[in-house]
This record gives sequence, structure tokens and C-alpha cells, in this order.
Amino acid sequence: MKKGDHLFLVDGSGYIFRAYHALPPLTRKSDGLPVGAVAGFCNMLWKLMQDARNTDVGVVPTHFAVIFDYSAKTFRNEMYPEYKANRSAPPDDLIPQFGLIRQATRAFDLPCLEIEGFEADDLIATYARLACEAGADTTIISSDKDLMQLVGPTVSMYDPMKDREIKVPEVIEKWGVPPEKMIDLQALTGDSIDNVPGVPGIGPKTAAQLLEQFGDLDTLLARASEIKQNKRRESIIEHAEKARISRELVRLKHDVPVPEGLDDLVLQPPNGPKLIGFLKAMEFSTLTRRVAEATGADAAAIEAMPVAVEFDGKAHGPDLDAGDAAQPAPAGPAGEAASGPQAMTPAALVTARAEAAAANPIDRTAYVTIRDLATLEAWLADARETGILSIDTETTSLFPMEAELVGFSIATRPGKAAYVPLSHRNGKGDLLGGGELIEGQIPFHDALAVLKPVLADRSVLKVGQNIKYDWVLLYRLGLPMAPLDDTMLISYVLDGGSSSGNTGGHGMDKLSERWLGHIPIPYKDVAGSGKSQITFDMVDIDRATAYAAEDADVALRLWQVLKPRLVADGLTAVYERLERPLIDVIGRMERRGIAVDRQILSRLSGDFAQSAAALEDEIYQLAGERFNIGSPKQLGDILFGKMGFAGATKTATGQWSTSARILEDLAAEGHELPRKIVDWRQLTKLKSTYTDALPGYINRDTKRVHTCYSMASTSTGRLSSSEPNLQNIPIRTAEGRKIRTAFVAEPGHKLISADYSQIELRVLAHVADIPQLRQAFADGIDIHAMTASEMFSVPVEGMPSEVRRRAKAINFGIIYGISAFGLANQLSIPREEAGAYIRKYFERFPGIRDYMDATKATARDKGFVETIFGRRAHYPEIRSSNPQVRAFNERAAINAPIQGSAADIIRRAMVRIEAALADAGLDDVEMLLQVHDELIFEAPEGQVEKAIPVIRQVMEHAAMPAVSMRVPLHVDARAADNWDEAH
DNA sequence: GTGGTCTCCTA
DNA sequence: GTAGGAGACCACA
Repeated sequence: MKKGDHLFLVDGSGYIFRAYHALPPLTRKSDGLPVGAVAGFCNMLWKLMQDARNTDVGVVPTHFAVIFDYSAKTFRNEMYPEYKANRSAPPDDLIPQFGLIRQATRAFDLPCLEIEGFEADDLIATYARLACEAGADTTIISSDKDLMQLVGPTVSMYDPMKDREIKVPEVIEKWGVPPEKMIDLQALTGDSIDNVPGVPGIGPKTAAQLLEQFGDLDTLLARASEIKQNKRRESIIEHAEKARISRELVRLKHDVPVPEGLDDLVLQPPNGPKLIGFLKAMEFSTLTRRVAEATGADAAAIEAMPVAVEFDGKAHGPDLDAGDAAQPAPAGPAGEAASGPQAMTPAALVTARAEAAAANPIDRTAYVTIRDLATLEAWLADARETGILSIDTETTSLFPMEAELVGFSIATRPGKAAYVPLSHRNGKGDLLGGGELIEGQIPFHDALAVLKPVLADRSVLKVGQNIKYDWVLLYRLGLPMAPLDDTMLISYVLDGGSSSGNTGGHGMDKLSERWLGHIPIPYKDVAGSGKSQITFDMVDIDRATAYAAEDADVALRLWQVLKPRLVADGLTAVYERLERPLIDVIGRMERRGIAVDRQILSRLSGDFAQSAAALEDEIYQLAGERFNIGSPKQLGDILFGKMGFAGATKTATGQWSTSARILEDLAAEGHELPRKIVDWRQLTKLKSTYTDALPGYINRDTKRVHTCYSMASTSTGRLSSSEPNLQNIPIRTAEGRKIRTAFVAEPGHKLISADYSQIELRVLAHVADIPQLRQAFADGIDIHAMTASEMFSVPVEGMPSEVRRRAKAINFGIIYGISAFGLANQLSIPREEAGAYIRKYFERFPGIRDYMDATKATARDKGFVETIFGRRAHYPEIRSSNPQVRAFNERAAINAPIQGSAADIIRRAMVRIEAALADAGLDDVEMLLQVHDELIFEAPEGQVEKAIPVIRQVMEHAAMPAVSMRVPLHVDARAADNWDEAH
């Protein structure tokens, strides 16, 4: 940059907010994406650049940059934590526009600058200083008073919305002080919007007058006692320190370490086609035409560019990784490098990756065992080179909270994989294990010390299959890992639904077979199975290398094949918003676990055992013989054979059915035996599944129970919990509830339970857009009573409970893809009667039938259905010629968007809640469990009252801004010493 | 020992 | 009628 050059600096962030509030709202025609601020921004930039080229008016920029705030947190927060603390979140329809405006800037071929920790204003101050030193002039495109301190002989401001220049005279006219005194003036007046305190009672007029009188702030504060007005004097003396802090807050930083020098900001000639591509994608037809005219481009021949919407939620078009600073560019396999992934369409990239996978078969002989630090370091250096590290840990247990690390495998490029054994032992130990450490392994802590920085390096993407396991394990060993990608979760997003099966559908062996045409070594083959199974530390190192390195290699290859499919299928947003950010959130929940009181469980076990034994005697008495009550076969013979009870039905395999339902019916007829069997079953169930089993899951180190959540084993997007399953802890009966009292908070803490009320019915009301349901939820009235009232024309007041019960069953039936058969079963009524109810229901709520028909049609056409956030559930068998299979898939397809949308909503809440709690200063409030529509937290007693509203706020607004629900979400939250009382 | 069936716990 | 996990039993190997 040289003398005579002219730098234009656009205050991008400032402009966004101003344009948003000043301009009428505008949405993209085709899909309702809000783009008002984007439109204003593009028009402004184009006008600026046009004016600049019409050399007879205005000044001509030679250098140009658009500058943004990186985030709300800056160095000023360290000086003064309350700075900008009362800023509310931006409006929901503005959020997606932030990313779009950055993309617009790039489409204009303009530098788009932002630096973490600094405000846009600081960058502007820095560049203005640099330009000044180079002898050039600067025009700041903004009207923000915070920037006026920069105005001077070579720096002016320009307000694009009012077409007005701001130079020294304008500043004096507006504020009564020259630009160089603006800092002192703002220090006195403060700023309620940014939460700069200032001196109470001092406004701009008074401040200007005082500065006129005393010259500057320091003099004023030193001689404050001379001020005549009593109130003013006292206020200034009392708040002198606040004024000083305020001065530092408003003073812009002129020496930000900017990565781009001035010479990087040289204004380039306009790239018409690129800009038109973007404008077309935004559907700005007028500006598209103008740009085409001005640049001589043929707009009709230019395609709309795929625009990544950094939208919090459902993708509007392919959500490329453009906005994801955390994620390094995917490393392409050889052969693709010539064109580079960016130059290929998503579909072409998918094809290329699949072909590369097929052409590059897996060769286990190429895997190496790393036995010294230098080699390990060289491999990790390669990972920094490629920006990607596939990793897999080998351990002694499936539970990451108690597993011991035996070794780990890594892969940096397809085919380039290695295993690092750490604690393999020989078989010389006694029966308790033991054995001696085998030689030729890197010392445990040395290897981890070398691995640690790479795992923490945000420029190296860590890829794995079910990487949450490795994350939890490695975190326990003091090795945090980020960022993460998980091939299992990518597959889950791409191919979720019944097509993938409920178990192992996204397991590595299946994925490898499907996508790479390769069957990896089964775990059984290296460690055996059953009684003869050995722990991995006993596996021969050569065999372990083949197995483990292959896993890392396969995961890397799968990642290469699957990741581009996210973009091609428009599922990036689902993965980025609902899966990826949840990995470490759930990882932390698993790590925390929950305290379970062993004494309570043990006492309950005793109680249950005693009651069950008493029942057993009575049952034998009534039956006239001893038999195994727990055997449905024997029980059926006794009840329906020997004793000849009526009403027997057969199960699918021709056995007598002894389900609770049948036994209850018999009991209702006055038979004593079936009643006692039902009670016995309940007690033994509670004992064996809960009170006996749970203590075995208490971790010996943490003394807590750490369930394992699976993020990819349901067809709808729900989580599942296992080992132990904490999502089916009893609640229905008084006896069962007692088990919940054993789930307790630590001393000095409380458990908080927050659950969504009727979330699935609310989702139904939203997606099917049913006026009566929406109204009922808006009014907060009893939804089942309302349904009954509509259906049976009875007033809600004084409604018999049986009527409400039936309506409730129908409401649930609707969510489950109702059938007359199922409803008849549920209500124990004839199928004809159930059918009549359903017809009646559809008469009253025709929108629901429309929704169901539309959902079935979509599922048939596309093979999948979608949640409101775009998660897909595949049901290919809905086209089956078997009517039973078809009907089942139809019901599942109807249920999936409802259950799945609710699951997505709570996932979104979970992703956000930690930050929300931290922002509220509640870092010690910890999320422990998720039970589909409920979240359990543990909080220090003193923080409970503050935490509950934060939790509710996040949960109730979790769908926003991606989806604005037509019905409110409602969350009930309560705190207590144990889970029973909290729920 | 493994896998299927039945039953029952949850949302 | 949807979505799960788990324990007990029992027939099979």
C-alpha cells in the first residue's frame, strides 16, 4: 500500500444488525429462508463498489475488506466480565444470515476478516492505523459511534444507509467533542447496550460540557471536587473507577495481530459469474440482473451455486463444511488431488471415493507394529500433515469407565495403519490374570505423552468407529480429543431406519462389507469367545496388529467414502447439529454416572424376596403342586391345562399365553391364583432386573453407575441406554417407584429432573397442523379431555374418567400409527368398536388422516420419512407385497417423524445446555441422564433455583431457530434428594 | 454356550 | 398400534 491508496473497511457485524432492523423482512421465495439482511448487505456492497468505479463521484477504493466480530467473547470480557452481558441472543431469523453474509462477502471476492477474541472494531482500528502509516486514506463503512474515535485527517466514516459521510465536523456536531475525545466521552456516558457502566447521571451533553471545561477525563477525575452541581460532583467522585474501566472498554485496540497484511486487501476486479451464482442462489433477481449488466455476464447461463447455510437445523440445500472452522478439509485419496474435492460436485466426489475404495483393496501385510517412540512420532507427524488421524483403542473391557488401555491403532492414509502395543502380557500369570509385560512395547506414559498433543490438536481431525468409547476412555487417562468424526454416526445419519436393522446396522464389520467389500477380522478370531475368551492384553502382538490396525484403516476408508455422502444427500446439518456435537456431551454424561445407594437396593431386594416367597407358597397351595412359576410353559399348563381356566389364547408359537393382560382378566373374574402370579411376577421382575442387578454396575473407582448410551441403535433418532439400561427404571407402581429412591444426589447436592410434557402430541399438532390441538396446547388445557370432548361431544367439566381414558388411548394410538386391532387390544373392546372410534376421530381431526396418508405416500415414494429437522428414517419394506409387513412399516413410518422429531428436540437441548449453564455461572450443574423426554441433572443445593429456569429455557426453545413450533413446548422441572421425588 | 421366545420395565 | 433393553427359561448345539 502506498500514498494515495484508499482503504475501505466495512463493519460487517454492525451492518448486519442495522440492516436487519432497518429493512423490511425478506425471505427466499422457494423455501422461506430469511435473507433480508443478506439482501441489504449485497445491495450495499454492490453499490459501494459501483460508486467506487464511477470515478467521477466519490472516492475510489484500492483496498477493501469486510470485517466481522468473531464471537461475543473478547478480551474485554476478561477486563470486565459484565461487558455486553445483557445482550440478548440475536433474533432467530437473523442467525442463519450471519453465515450467508460471510459467504456473500466471499462471492464478492472480498477479504472476510475476523479474529477470535477481538471485535470487528479493533480490527478496523488496526487496519486504519496501518493504512495511515502507509500514507493512505481510510473510509470506514459504518455509523457506529464506537468507531468515531478513529476519525481524523486520513480516516473518515460513511453511513451507507443514510448516504452520509462522517468526518471531524460531523462528529463534533453530533457529540460536541472532537473524535479524539470520543473515548473520554463514552467513558463518562457509558453504553447501556454494551453494558459499559459509565457514570450514572452523565449523558452526552453533560459529558461534552465537562470535557470542554476540564480537557480530558483524567483531569476531570482529578479535579472533580471543583464541579459545582452537587449531584454531578458526587456521582463522578463515587464512580471514578467505573469511568476508568469504561474508558478501557471503549478504547479500540490498534495493534491486533492481523494475519492479512494491507497488501492482501487489494481490491480485485469483479468476478461476475461467481457473484451471480451466489445471488441466484439467494434469489435476488434484481441485483442479479444489475450485476449481469455491469459485468457483461450471461446470468441465464450461470447456475445458482450451492450455498451452505450455517443454519441451526435443517439444511436448506447442501450444508457444506464452509462454516465449520473446527473441521479441517477432508484429505482426499491419491488420484483425486489433481482436481481437489472443492472442485467436484458432492455426487462426483461420492462416486470418486467409492471407486477409489474399490481400486485400493485392504492389505493386512502392510500394517506395522510401532515399538519405539521415534516411529510413533513420525506417524503422528504424518497425521499433522494429512490433518486426519483414524484411531481405535484396544482395551480389556467394553465399559470405557473401567477398561484398561492395552494398545491403540492409528491410520493416517488408506492402507497406512499401525498398531501401538502398550500393555500386552504373556500368559505366565496365575488364574487372576497378571502375567509379565511383554518386551518391545513403548512405555505406557511415554506413548500417551506423545499422542496427547495430536489428540488435542484442533487441526487434526480424529476419526473413529463409535469414537465416543475411545473419547471416554482416553479422557479418563487425561487425553482429551477434538475434533471428532464418527463413521458409525455418519452411517446412522445417512442410512438410519429399519433398513439398517436395529442391532449392528452401523457396526464396522457391516459397514466395511457394504462399502469397502471387505470383511475385517472378527474379534472372536483374535480373542476367542465364551469361556475361552481372553482379554486383549493376552492377545499375541502380531495378531493384535493385524486386527487393530485393520480397524483403524477400515474406519479411515469408511470415513472417506461416507463423509462426502452427507453433503451429497443434504444431511450435513443433521450430522453437524444432532450427532457430532453430542458425542462429547454424552461422553461426559457417561463419565459422570449417577450415585446409587446400595443399602436402599439391598433392603428392597430383601423386601421383594420375602413378599415373593410368601406368594410362592400361596401359589403352590392354590395350584396344588410345586412348579416353576417363572416358566411360562409350566405356568400355562397349570392354569389352562390342570385348572382349566377359560379365556386362554395362544402365542405365536402355539404356547399358552400367560401375559399379564390374560392373568389380569382372569383375576377380574375373581380367580385368586392369577392375581398372585401377577404380583409374584412383578416382585421377581423388580428384584432380578433392578435391585439385584444394579449394584453390580456400581463402578469400583467412582462408586457411581455409568450407563452406556448408544447414539445409533434406534431407527428414529432416540438414544438407547444399556449396561445398565437406565431408561426403563420403574415408575408405574408404588413398589417399582421405590427403586427410584436409590438414585440419589451427592451430599450437598440435589437431583433435578426436567421433562417435556406431551412432547410427541405437541409434535403431532405441529407437523399435522391441527387447529384444535394447537389451540388446546396454546391454552394449556388437558389434551386428552379435549380430544374426548371433541369426539364424544361431552363437556370437559365432569367428564367420566373412562371417557378420558379412551381418548387418551386413541391419542397414543395415533402417534403409534393406529390400527383397530391395536386399539381394541389396548382398551379391551371389540375391534368393530375400536374401528368406529378411529373413524370418529378422523372425522373430527381430518388433518391427522391427511398427515398419515401423506407420510405413508412419502415413505413409499422416497423410501424414507423425515423429522422436522431433516433426520431420515428409511422404511424400504413399506413396499412389501406382504400386507402384514407393509402395515407394520406404515405404522413405523407414521411414528418415526413424531418420535424422531421429539428425539431431535431433546438432542438439541442437550447440545446447548452445558453452555447455557456455564453462561449463567452454573458450571457445577451436571447433566447425568436422558430418558427420551426427561433430563436428569445433579446440582449443588445452592445452584438449584438458578439452574431450573436455565434448563427450562433451553429445553422449551430447543427447536428454535431451525423450526418455529406452532405449539409451545412445556417443561416441568423439580429438584429433590432422589430421582423418585424429583420426577 | 448360543439363540429364540416370552415377559415386562420405560418413553 | 411406536421405540427400546434385559432377565428367565428352554431347546438346540
